[in-house]
Amino acid sequence: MSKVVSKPTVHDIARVAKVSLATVDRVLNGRSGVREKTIDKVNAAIRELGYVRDTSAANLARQRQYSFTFVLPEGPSQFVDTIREALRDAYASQIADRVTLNVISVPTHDPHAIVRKLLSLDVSGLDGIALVVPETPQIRDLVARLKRAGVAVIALSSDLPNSERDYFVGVDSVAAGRTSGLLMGKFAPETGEILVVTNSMRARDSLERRLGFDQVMQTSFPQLKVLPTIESFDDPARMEELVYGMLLRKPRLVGLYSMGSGNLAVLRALRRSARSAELSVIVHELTPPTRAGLLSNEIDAVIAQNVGHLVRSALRVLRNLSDNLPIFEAQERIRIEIVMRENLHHPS
Amino acid sequence: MSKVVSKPTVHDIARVAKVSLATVDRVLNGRSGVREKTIDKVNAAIRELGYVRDTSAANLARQRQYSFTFVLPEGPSQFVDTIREALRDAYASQIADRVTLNVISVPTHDPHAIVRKLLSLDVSGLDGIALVVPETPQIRDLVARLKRAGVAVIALSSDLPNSERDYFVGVDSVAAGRTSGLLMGKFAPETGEILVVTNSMRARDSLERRLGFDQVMQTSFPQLKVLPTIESFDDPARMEELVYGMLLRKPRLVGLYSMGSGNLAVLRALRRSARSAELSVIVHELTPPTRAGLLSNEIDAVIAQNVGHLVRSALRVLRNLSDNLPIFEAQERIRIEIVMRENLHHPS
DNA sequence: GTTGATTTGAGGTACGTTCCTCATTTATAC
DNA sequence: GTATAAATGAGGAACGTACCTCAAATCAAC
Repeated sequence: MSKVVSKPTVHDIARVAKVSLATVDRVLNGRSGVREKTIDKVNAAIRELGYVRDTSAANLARQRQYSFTFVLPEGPSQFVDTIREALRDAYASQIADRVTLNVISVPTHDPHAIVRKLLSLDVSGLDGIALVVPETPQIRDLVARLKRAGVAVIALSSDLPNSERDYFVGVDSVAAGRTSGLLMGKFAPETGEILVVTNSMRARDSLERRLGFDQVMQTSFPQLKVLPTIESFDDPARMEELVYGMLLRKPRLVGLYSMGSGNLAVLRALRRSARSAELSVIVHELTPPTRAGLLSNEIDAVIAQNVGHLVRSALRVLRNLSDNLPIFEAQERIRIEIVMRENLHHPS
Repeated sequence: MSKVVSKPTVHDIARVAKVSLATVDRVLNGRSGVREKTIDKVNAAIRELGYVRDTSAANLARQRQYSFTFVLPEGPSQFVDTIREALRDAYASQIADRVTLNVISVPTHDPHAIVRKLLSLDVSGLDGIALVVPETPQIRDLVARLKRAGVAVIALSSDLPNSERDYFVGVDSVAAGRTSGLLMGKFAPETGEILVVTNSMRARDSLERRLGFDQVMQTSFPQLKVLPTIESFDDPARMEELVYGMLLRKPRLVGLYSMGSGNLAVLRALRRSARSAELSVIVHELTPPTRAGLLSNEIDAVIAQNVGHLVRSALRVLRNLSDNLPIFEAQERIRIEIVMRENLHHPS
């Protein structure tokens, strides 16, 4: 085998461009005090050699440390637990190299408390923040304040479209709702009624999912009658009774679409009614209960997002924003996953 | 903000464990000549400090260069093109840092030619090889020979289960077939016939997909009659005529399952027959034609694998095998993706 | 052509790790 | 207790890049 030609280094650039190492460095790192002509010479050498910066060495020398904060809703939530786990995983791999993470919990339904807690945050050394919070005027103000302090701000999972956030990492909820609609239309018989439930329509997610769902149902499956959304207001007992009641009172039901969390209660109602077999059931988020529901054939499909991808994407975006680097949008688009019994990946 | 406590380094370990840097290094890199007691002392210090090796610095110092070869089928193939593209993408990111890639093409259907080409390969500097080839006795011999030469060997996308390959990176074809079956059963009406086509049943993939498909159809949807597989033997014109003929002669068809490539011809036959609307169509691999088929509603679902994930996984596995490191199986399991019109991600 | 500003060069140190060498200490066997 | 082997220490060079200082060269304007 021919001798392995090692990758060109800054020294090679200097030699080929007939300039000093210092000048190469100035060009490479965009420092001032170099003539246009010289910059061109260096760039020509870079192209000629096919030089690519060794990021390992650069990071080592730069001693760049990123400080990011993730703001997650407090209280027990499978989704948040999964995010935490994915953060730990990312930490273990090289994706979170040189970042110090700070995860804080905030009360979900009290925007003032959220803002109070976040205002107490010391922002001086902070490079970026990822927010999983509902959009309110207070939050919008907070985002503006963070931006003024020079902090990169991204909305994670749930967008803050009217704020000054730099980026949104998450799935398109309307498209997710459309996907559910398409599946429901194909799964359910030609005619009948569809029950739609969520814990709260105040959540942007649920609103948008319903919007997408309705778009597809109206245009592609008009014979199916989609009932008004039932809300549990985050009360599992209430959810169970509401769903159970509908299952008793509506004999023409052929489908059930659960847009929010609280699927344990939904499943319980379904089981009590013994109508599971005749209904097409579609829910969101892959969690232990929904996973079990798939395996027991009580749930036909779960619409999920890949949380590992979500978190890795958030870290990449925050890093690039902190360094004023461009974001590779195609890589950061989070897929809408359709999970059914047979493509459910069992945890090792 | 309190002063950022910098991460512990090997020097800190030496200090805490009261040993020299050299000993820490010996323990860290598994070199011999250290007493059990001393190893324990060092490991205790590592745990106490929460030390994690700085991979950037380690890679830099190690100057480890990986040399991998990917063996892909030659000839125009959307799937192979996608792999090539994914390899380029991986190269651009840090995942392929310090690896020199060599991609070679081999004639798909001539095992002897494959082996001849691979035998001419200089194996001396090679760390690993990823094979996308059908399993034959010649290939099995080749794998054994490569293993003897100390090369890490993985099967990519299509397994070589009876060879000595170190690992298989790809989806479980039986599970993919089961997923297709489940979707077909839910999409199609209660009774009718299902047409199954492929380019070649000699390919392990098609065999396994059919197996999984039948499993689900027989147990869960026995009222649907699945017809014997039709083979085109890689001839698009033949494929089109065969499918078109079946569409004319079989009025009770309610579904079409295409297990192999050559979906352009399948779609053409479907269009000519004008029976597209009454059939549930499920195909494999997301390619320009299948993508177009989804958008035009001629295809109901595409079963796909994430090729980017596939390639990144292959690189990680090859790297770990070369270094005798364990493989994090959960991360390397390739998902079976269900893609429909509404969760199709449009290229930016 | 001199002045003053701008551009370039030379050389060094640092990042955290790996991987040497050689000297010294400690344990083991008789 | 001595001979020998095994374990440990001390120190340094290297990987490729970033970033610093200070001197030297080049340029522009008059």
